[in-house]
Amino acid sequence: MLTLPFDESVVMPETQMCRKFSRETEDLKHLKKPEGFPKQMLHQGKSIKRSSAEDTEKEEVEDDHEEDDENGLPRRRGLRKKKSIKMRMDRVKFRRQEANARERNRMHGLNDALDNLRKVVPCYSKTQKLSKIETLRLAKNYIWALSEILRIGKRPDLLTFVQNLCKGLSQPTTNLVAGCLQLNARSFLMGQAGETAHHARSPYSTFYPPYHSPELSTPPGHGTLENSKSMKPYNYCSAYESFYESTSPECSSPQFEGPLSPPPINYNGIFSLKQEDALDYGKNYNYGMHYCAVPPRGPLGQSSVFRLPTESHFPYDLHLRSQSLTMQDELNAVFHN
DNA sequence: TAGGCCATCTGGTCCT
DNA sequence: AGGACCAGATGGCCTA
Repeated sequence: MLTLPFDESVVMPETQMCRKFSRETEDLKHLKKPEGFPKQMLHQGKSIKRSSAEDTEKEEVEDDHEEDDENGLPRRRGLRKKKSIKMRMDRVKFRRQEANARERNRMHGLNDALDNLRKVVPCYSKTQKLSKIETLRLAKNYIWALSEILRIGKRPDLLTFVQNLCKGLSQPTTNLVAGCLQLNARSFLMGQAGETAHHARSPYSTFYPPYHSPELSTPPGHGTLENSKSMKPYNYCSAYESFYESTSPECSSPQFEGPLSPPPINYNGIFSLKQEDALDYGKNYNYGMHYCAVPPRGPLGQSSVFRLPTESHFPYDLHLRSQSLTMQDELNAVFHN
């Protein structure tokens, strides 16, 4: 979750840089040239190396009265030097502030890119963002899973696909992904028993990047996340290996060696190609979902490759509110038995 | 309260 | 010289 910018006045009370501005271009605009820098140093309580400017200052101050003019009177070099020293230090501070602003800007750019990445991985929620690391892991899994599909030229089932996506992800993220991809409990349980009821559905909706189209969102429905205690663990890797005939990048990595204790998966049982907002697990496990049909729109990322056929926008169960409630009842029955 | 996540500051390094 | 990039440090916020 990206936190909102907070008031920077605590850090730099007298500068124009303020975290109220969401982008550093604003900060940079408000940076003033050294003329009137605040006395307060930027380094808040940190032990820092003394700058070269400070070194120079000491040397030059010691040097103030070494030379006299032709009349034997001390020159007024001291004042001039002190002034130039002050200007130099102001300059240093200014450049530090500029560098800070650039760094913030850079990090914001990085975060923007990460946000864009969040939107194209198969799990997206405005209210509950994936963490940075989880976003990268999911993206990596997603790319790898898609690559495997291309390489093998074979349709994996939805269950396997979701399992692959969730490799190495934390349990909350796994829950989120599973919820977004609507791997419902029944399919999950059947999958464990070796059945493939989910094959009756086309799995390919999950292969399409879940483009987000707020303006086309259909009315939200409801879903419920069950407590993870009610779910059984599932061995991702064994299922993965059996399908892909190759080693999972996660399973083969040292990080995943050793006894696997895959996270129990919660499923909300409601399908969504894209979940806009509403995954608010922390509050009350009831959330609305926006189903986003995604017609071709805009040049970015809307290539025909990923365009869903009009008649197959929702190859899986698409449950609107009333339907989801029914589905939810079924799921509750499954979970609570 | 501990731990996770995050934004920001900072100094160092490399490159242009 | 100045900017980009990086990693460490720090403190705030949130949640279990």
